[in-house]
Amino acid sequence: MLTPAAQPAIGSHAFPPLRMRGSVPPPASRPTHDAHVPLAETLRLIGATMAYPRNSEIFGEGEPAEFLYRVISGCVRTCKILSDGRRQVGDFYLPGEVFGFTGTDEHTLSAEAVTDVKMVVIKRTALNALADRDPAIARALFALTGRELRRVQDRILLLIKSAQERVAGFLLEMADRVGDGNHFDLPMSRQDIADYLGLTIETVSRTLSALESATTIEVPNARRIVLRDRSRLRRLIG
Amino acid sequence: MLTPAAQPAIGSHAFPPLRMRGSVPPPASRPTHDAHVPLAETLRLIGATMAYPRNSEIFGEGEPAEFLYRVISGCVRTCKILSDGRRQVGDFYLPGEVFGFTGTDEHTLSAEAVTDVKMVVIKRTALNALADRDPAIARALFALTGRELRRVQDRILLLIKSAQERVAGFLLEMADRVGDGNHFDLPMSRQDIADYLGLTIETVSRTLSALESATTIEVPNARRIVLRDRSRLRRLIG
DNA sequence: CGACACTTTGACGCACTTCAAAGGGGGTGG
DNA sequence: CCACCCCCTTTGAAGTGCGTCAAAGTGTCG
Repeated sequence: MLTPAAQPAIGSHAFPPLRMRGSVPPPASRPTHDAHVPLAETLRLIGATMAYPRNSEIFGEGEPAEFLYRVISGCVRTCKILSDGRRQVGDFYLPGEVFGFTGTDEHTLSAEAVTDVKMVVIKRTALNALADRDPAIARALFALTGRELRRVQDRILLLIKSAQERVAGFLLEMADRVGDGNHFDLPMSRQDIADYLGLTIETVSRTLSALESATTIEVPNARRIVLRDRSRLRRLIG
Repeated sequence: MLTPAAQPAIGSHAFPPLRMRGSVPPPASRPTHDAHVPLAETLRLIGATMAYPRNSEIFGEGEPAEFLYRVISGCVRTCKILSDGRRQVGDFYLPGEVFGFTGTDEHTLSAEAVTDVKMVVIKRTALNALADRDPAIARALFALTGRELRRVQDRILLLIKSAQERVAGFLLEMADRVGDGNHFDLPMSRQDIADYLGLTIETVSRTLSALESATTIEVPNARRIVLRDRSRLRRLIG
């Protein structure tokens, strides 16, 4: 277990009230071993396991992209922050998912731990070297980048979707990714969801309440979601 | 020169009033040669030059992704259409740019000619074969996919941007891509721009008018844009 | 010159944001 | 173990930016 590091926010940003995050402690190195890694078995073999406390920064926008990360436990968000404090969450990464892809050798988004997180970390140079010798690795990397591309392209559709469509789509997506049947716990806060969907926290909350009133979902507590009518939800996503 | 093919819209879709497009004539095969292709000289050597008339479909969503395309002249848009007729333009592609990348072996967007278009078309299988033998080709392909990924990730920021920020950003982007100094002609219609930015055609038009009133730009005619104050525009993009 | 498609402009309405305050829920200290 | 506190979430009320509906203006091609 990890202790959440509640430290003062970085001084160089002027965030609006609700937006302060934890600072950026150097991640605790933990070269241990892990089990049951499906495809990227390679990662496990040549990568190191690291732990990041909740709200710590994993990498920053503009930093050199040295590593690829595979989430073992917890949840990571990537995001961009505009000069006036507006934040856009790029994506969430859950156990089994790989992130750190970027078009160039610099990160175009920052990454932060939404919860305490354990990950396998691997040097991109090492992976690229492997990829040059093994076309299977190269293809796997290419495929992962492709998946990333598809996901972002689908998210562009949010631009023409209503708040209800965005939230309904988000719930169905999370159900697929973390869902155990028709109920699951959201690892991220309402603010994270809002910044992911391009809405305000109030609109997300109100939309969830409306879905609950319509008996489409249940929200027994802030983090828990129960899907009562998946097909109705599916009809809502446009 | 090509004659725009004005044919009845495909029957299987029920588009709202403004949305009818041309049909899908088989592209006129034209295995000619072309000049001055910078990096992907390879494309020119093993690819065929093809011409597509304005508003023709180049490929459809869900079709197998057989080819990669390099624009020689004209403009292409990729897009998705929701069941209720809403349209999201994924991106525009201008001379020199390559498109047709997809995470899987199926296109996740359709592609249409915004204007009459000439392109070099190359089979992905051929390119993949080359990439297996030549790591430089493989790297180039990977880099292009990466650029695509970055572009889409940047576009996600539109979710938290105002109409003015979206339009200002669009103008600056187009100036970089097709601009000859501070003036350029937009190859696409207001509807295309609106669907690209997630706005309505009226909002795009009104925003351009407002920018013109503020002497930030000039719009001598519907397609022509003159940037009078680039730095003010840059301050508007958030 | 007239028809047509696209663009611009105006008036109005609504979905979402903003501002404000009340409600949990979990952790800490007494 | 309870009480308090803090943070997050929910709910309410009012404001507004953008969408919708409608009509006039503009350019193009026959």
